[in-house]
Amino acid sequence: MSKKIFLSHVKSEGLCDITPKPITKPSPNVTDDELVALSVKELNKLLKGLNREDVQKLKQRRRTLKNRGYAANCREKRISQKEELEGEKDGLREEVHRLQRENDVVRMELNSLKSRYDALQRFAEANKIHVLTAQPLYLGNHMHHSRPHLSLESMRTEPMHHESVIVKAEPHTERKSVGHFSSVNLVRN
Amino acid sequence: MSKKIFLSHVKSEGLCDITPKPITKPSPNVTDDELVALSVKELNKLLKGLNREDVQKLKQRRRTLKNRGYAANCREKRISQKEELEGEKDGLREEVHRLQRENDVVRMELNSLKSRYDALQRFAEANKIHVLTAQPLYLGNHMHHSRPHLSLESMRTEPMHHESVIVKAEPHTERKSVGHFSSVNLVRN
DNA sequence: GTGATCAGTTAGCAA
DNA sequence: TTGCTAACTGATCAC
Repeated sequence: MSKKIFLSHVKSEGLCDITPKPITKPSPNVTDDELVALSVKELNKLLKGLNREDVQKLKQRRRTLKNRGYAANCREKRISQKEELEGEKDGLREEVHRLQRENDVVRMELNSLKSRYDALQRFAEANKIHVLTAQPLYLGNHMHHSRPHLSLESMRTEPMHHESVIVKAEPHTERKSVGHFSSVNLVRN
Repeated sequence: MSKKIFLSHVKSEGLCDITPKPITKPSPNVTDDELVALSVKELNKLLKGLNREDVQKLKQRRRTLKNRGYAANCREKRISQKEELEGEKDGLREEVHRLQRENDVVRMELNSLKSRYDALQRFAEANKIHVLTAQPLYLGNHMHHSRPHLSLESMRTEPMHHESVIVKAEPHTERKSVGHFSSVNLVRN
């Protein structure tokens, strides 16, 4: 990460020419990489016989190099956080699609079963067999496949526990092909 | 945004003392705010009778001030983008919850209707009324409310178009409370 | 002292 | 030239 990036400004270091060895030697010969890697103990050892000015210079250089690394860290962290956010967004988007598909499937099953149930009921009615349910059949129209994304009135009103169905026959009519049924009460579960 | 922030480093401008008026006067007396606000025309007018050095100095100062603003822009944009991402994430999270609730509702409706349908069928069977469907009833168990978030086998196998129900009665048995039905064929849609 | 972050500066790309 | 952005720097804060 922090490899050869150093040629931007040459402010106080004072080496502007192509001379690889400046007149004011960088007191102890350490590269940037070495300097940042030093522990405090090692640094102090290196700083042993130096005048205060050079000590401060070297310490400041070390601090600057460290800061350079911190800044790089900071930027890297920033972009990884952004990527993480985007990843979470993608995951949620997938979840939404999955749920929409699942919803479509269940809705289609419901419609299909409802059709058959209605047909049965019409048959029963045609033959004067009364099918009584504890509550009226669902009011919702489940035929639409265009999902209204913001319809928040998702019928949270029914307790949804009517597992009982009462099937009862009329005493009799003259309708052909209709027989006699005694009252029957089917309770499931 | 860029108001009094300027007292950090005093590098090349050369005014380190408390003297409000430095010896080297800032050729034309313009504040930073004025300088950045100037149009190119106005700038050139201001630059009329100046030596090349001062012209370059002033132009550079203007460029630097502009860059300061650009940098501020850049940061602001960065954080607003991050906030936008988070907002989108929240929206998707809400959508997921909405769909989960919707899913639960439809599933409960399906279970309820299924119970009634089964009850009807058992009643029919008990009375020797044959209810024939083009395809067997749905195999899936829709009782679970613990949503398996990764169940990708959402039964995409059935064509889901069997709207027809055939209800047919047996000729007769000795079963009590069972009458005679002629063959009936109910086809919906 | 160490690490992180902010605001400002510079270089360099792109329109 | 203008605007933007990556990298660097010094200042500052928290631990």
